[in-house]
Amino acid sequence: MSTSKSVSSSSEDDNELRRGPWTLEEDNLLSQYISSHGEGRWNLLAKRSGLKRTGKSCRLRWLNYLKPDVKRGNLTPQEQLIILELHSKWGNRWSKIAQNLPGRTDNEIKNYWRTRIQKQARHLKIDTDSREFQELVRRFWMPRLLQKAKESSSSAMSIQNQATPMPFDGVSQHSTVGTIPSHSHTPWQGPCMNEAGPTYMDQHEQNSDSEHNNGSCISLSESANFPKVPQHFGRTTITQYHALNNNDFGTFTYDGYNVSNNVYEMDNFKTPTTRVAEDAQYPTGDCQMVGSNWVNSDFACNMWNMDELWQFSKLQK
DNA sequence: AAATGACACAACCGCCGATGA
DNA sequence: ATCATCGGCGGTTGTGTCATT
Repeated sequence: MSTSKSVSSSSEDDNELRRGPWTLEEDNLLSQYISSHGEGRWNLLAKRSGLKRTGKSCRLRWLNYLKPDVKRGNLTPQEQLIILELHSKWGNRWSKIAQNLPGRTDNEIKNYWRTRIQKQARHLKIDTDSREFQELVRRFWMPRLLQKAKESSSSAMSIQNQATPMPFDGVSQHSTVGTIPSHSHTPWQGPCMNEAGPTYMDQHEQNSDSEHNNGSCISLSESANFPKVPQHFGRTTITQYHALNNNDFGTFTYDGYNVSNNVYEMDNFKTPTTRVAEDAQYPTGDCQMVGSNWVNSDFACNMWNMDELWQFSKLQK
């Protein structure tokens, strides 16, 4: 990218399109135009708004950054779990995966995958397309994310009980631009929720379960009765996602064992295959994090104990 | 304090399918 | 049926920031 050059605005460049980082003035111009004219017709928007940007660039800026319901900040363990799950199912279908994470953009998810997941895989010299990697995700990373999700939900509960507002995802903040979306009245509602109803399922699955889906936003009290929608991932079946109402992350099944409310039974993850890894010391109870406070630290850096991960990956080979 | 490297993420690019003239 | 335009998607790159040396 030749940003430094292209961003310049000498007189000879005045009629040229701008590139590179957006300025505050451009953001304001775009936001104001969209607030009065609405989204869409991006090329026309680009011309009429006075922005020296392509329609594509305007669209991208709006969708990935300026749009009021764009969530900022680190992905929560729940969101990471969903990404891992859906990526295993759909591959690099970032926009499709993003549809199941309200407020998250395909770009963000893509970046997360490349900078965090692929990085870990590289360190382990594992191809992310390989079966080996899938196993690692399923047997190592997902259980940990589950654990963290549960921990975070219980910590959120204690914090909520103190009537102290706090973003669920620790360091993240909601967008400073615009308003917090209506579905954000709870920090994270789980993958099934958005204003149009459950979104974790793809459309086909929703339709197949339509008797449970009235098409409206599922209230938190209703969420406990959210229909079971099996999501198959290898031998892993997520039988039920529901909202974090009452800080209940929901019920997951790994190899047929429930991981429910306050009990996280790591033994349930042991299968004839993974029992071999007993000496690899699955974490019990507390998670083995490099950092002491994962909620407030950089999740990407502290998520995995690389030694442990390495050991695990060796055992899988 | 400066140099260097690693990282995260915003932004761009090229391709492709949908749509309308 | 053809062509042009637009919007969306996935891949890639540039840049700012922070940590380390």
